[in-house]
Amino acid sequence: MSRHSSAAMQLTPSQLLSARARILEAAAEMFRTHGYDVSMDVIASAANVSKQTLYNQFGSKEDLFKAMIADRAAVMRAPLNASALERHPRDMLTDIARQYYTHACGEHEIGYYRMMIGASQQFPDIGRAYYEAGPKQMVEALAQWMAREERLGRLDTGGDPAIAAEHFLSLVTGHIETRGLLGLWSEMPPAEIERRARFCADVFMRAFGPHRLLG
Amino acid sequence: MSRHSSAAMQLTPSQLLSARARILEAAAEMFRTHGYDVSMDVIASAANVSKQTLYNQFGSKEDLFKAMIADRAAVMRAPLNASALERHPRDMLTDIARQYYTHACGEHEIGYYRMMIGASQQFPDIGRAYYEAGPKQMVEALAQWMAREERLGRLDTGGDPAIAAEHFLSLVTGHIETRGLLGLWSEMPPAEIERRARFCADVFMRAFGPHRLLG
DNA sequence: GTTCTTTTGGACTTCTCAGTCCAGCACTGA
DNA sequence: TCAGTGCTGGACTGAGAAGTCCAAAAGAAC
Repeated sequence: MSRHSSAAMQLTPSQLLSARARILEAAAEMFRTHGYDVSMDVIASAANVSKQTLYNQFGSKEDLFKAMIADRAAVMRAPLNASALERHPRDMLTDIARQYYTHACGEHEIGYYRMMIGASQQFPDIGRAYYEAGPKQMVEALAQWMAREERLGRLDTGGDPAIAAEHFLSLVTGHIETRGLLGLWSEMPPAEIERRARFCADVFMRAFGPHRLLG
Repeated sequence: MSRHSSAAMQLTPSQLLSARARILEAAAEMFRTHGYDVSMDVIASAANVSKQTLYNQFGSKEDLFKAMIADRAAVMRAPLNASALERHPRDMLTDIARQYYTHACGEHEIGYYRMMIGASQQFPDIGRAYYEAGPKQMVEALAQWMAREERLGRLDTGGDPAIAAEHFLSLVTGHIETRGLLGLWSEMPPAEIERRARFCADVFMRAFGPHRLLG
């Protein structure tokens, strides 16, 4: 960000973004697609930057990797925006599932997740950080919403919204993730997204809706 | 298992198992815990075997890795044994979940899964092979059972047992797997296993049991 | 224009690791 | 007793990658 935005003309062949930003971007892409094993030379050339610059900005490969993780942490904040909280649970849940299928389980996100899994073997603290910034927050936000719906009598989780939230997300993500992580990802057509999203919301509502039959 | 049970005395320092078997075992262990990046020297010494022997038995690291996968494929056959097919769906499902929590999501199995995910980036065909030998078979077996139960009027999957099976397994495995894959695995106490297993079966039965209210 | 900082490219060092080579040893079978 | 086979250990090669060094160029600051 050390760029004066005025000088929009006559850019050197080099950069629109600061060197640091370009490095982070390139690093994210390279790590995502090749895993932690990409060489620093490859990252440097993908960022259009000399290797030395790369080492000036980030002291080592490990540091670069961690900086990249930190940089991306903001991206995956829980997508449970307050604006939508007032809708009927079934619609809300359908929408969450839909959003997930549309964005969070795309090739990119699955790629990052895959990379995190690999990296967490080498850097155990990264696994925890990712979990806490991603899945955990998502579950907690959802559980909070469910607790509120339960108080309003529109859901009945049996007093354990946390586990219900956890399982709803599993329901949505499970199978897709399994395939994605093993490299078998394939685009879902919109109709299939819709079908699955509705399916998940239906299953959940039958199990946790307000009119439960069996106890 | 190529053991001559008679010669129990005065074994050379070397072996109880054939060299090949010991190598496969050690390789599985090393790959599981360190990922594909373990050096061949480490594997050799873990197997108590010289590096040359290792190269005599398996031509290259890649070959050794693939042989190890093939060797382990038999281990993870679907645990849906026919003997139990006649029980009530709820008991059957509870048991499947229980078994899963007890065995399939232990440290070892998760470790292998993690390794497969890493390896499938490097060897794409391995991801597919694992998927087809493991998760896919499991889903198919379960779906078949569900279809039968549906004909018997003891389940109502709305005519799509495949997606129901898929989702039941997601329900069971989802959250545990997420944590395990990121290195946050921790032993579940028996009471927790029981609680979760029952929870999964209950949720499923409420959604797909024979007495559905909403549809 | 002059000076200070950063970037560049590329050569260089060091290390690790896959895979090879080889001389000697251990066991097998006749 | 002796050849044959396979295992051993340890040295070796070659490649690739992390990280360093440096002289020259390019910007930025004044």
